Amino acid sequence: MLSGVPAGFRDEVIRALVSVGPGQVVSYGDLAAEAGFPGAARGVGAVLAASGPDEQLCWWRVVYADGRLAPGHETRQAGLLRAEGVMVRHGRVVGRAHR
DNA sequence: TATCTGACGATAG
DNA sequence: CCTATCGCCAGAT
Repeated sequence: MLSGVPAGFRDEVIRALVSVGPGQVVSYGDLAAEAGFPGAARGVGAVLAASGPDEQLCWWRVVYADGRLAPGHETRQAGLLRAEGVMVRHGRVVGRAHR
């Protein structure tokens, strides 16, 4: 089991993430809430960190509540986001990206 | 049972 | 605007 990840949390998070379309971004906290576990934002991070390339998850659409990008993945994430039309400046999403 | 860990979040300075 | 802290949640040791 992943640490910090409630049982059943993983599937719910993935489900919610799949509903996020191109050009959209959500915060870890938002996903946790949508998954039914408000407050477990760190759990979302754990899930994404543990997910493999074959999971086909749009992890790059997940950012911090203040728009910051995932630590250690800023470059790639910024590229993918900008490719979808999301404005990124200095390692953080610009505009109403948060929520 | 106590402590540590982390792709988090909100606040204070 | 930036760093420093503290609070959070639950599994792992």
